[in-house]
Amino acid sequence: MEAILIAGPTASGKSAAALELAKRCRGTVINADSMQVYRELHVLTARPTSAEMVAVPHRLYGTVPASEAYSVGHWLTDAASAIEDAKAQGYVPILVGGTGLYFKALLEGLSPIPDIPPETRTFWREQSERLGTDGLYRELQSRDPAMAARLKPSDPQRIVRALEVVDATGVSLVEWQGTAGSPILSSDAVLRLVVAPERADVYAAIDARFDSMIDQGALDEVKALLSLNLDQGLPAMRAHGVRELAAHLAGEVSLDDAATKAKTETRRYAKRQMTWLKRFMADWEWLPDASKAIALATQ
RNA sequence: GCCCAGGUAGCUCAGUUGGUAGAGCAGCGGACUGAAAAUCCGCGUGUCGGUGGUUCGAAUCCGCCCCUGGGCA
Repeated sequence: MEAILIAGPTASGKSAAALELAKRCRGTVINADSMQVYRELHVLTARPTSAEMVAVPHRLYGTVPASEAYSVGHWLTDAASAIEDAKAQGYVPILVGGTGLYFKALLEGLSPIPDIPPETRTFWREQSERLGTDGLYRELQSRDPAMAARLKPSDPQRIVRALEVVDATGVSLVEWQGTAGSPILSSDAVLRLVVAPERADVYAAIDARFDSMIDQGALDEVKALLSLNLDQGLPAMRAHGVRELAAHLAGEVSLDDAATKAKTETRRYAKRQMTWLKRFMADWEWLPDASKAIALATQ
């Protein structure tokens, strides 16, 4: 087996399972979560502890500064080399995380779209502010009607992406996406596991985990992050709990209200993850809890 | 005990001059190719506190009762 992939909603216990597995079968745990890559976010993203990172080799955790906008593309490149390294050293790559898109890219590849110059990206993000979503969509309709037809006029994020791509490459995103990318791993060569407890259990785990994050210093973490004065639009600034705890630190809401809001946001996210799992990971091995993953992978 | 203000969807509340009720949030379902912990789409029957009455027709008007705030005693 070339690798083990473990997906699942947040707070399902998949990280612990990965750690345990890595111990038993000489594995390297490789992060497949879009937020755990950020250095400044440790507590809020439930990243493995330093003790855990020492006990077993871990890759791609806390390696990117919050000031940077990481992406699937970056991750795919980083993951590919982490997998190579692990194999070269005789370790089994164990990829764990909650970002479905990352797993999809890993197994199906990403269309080979050139990097878009930062100025172009910034320009269209500013245009988005200036023109509003409707205006932006009209812009896309005139520059790339084919792509516009595929998008909802109300989806600013994808419209911006479509615009920056035609603008920078002169070619429609429709065409780019029509070219398949090359997978990093083949589905037949890996063990694919989905840890999917009952929804009520996931929700309860999310609530309990957020409370313990507060005990572990989540507020200080947010304080430190805020002191960097980063752009609010940066991905790291959107990690669950950041906005809510920042509002509390600013004296706008009570800690209780902030916590309730953060928990709600996280539960909504878990729900979206479950939709993704059902849609794209239907043929993976579904397990009701993390301990089953260990049994299955070590047999 | 008296006076006032309220009791409408899980929560916060709208409901014009009486025509059997609707928003936001939550929740549920869905989409998903370089910001994906993102971004976006769809779904609203609930003894309108209870009960009697007026009316062709009551969340809406009247009586009584119950509950919750606030005030006066």
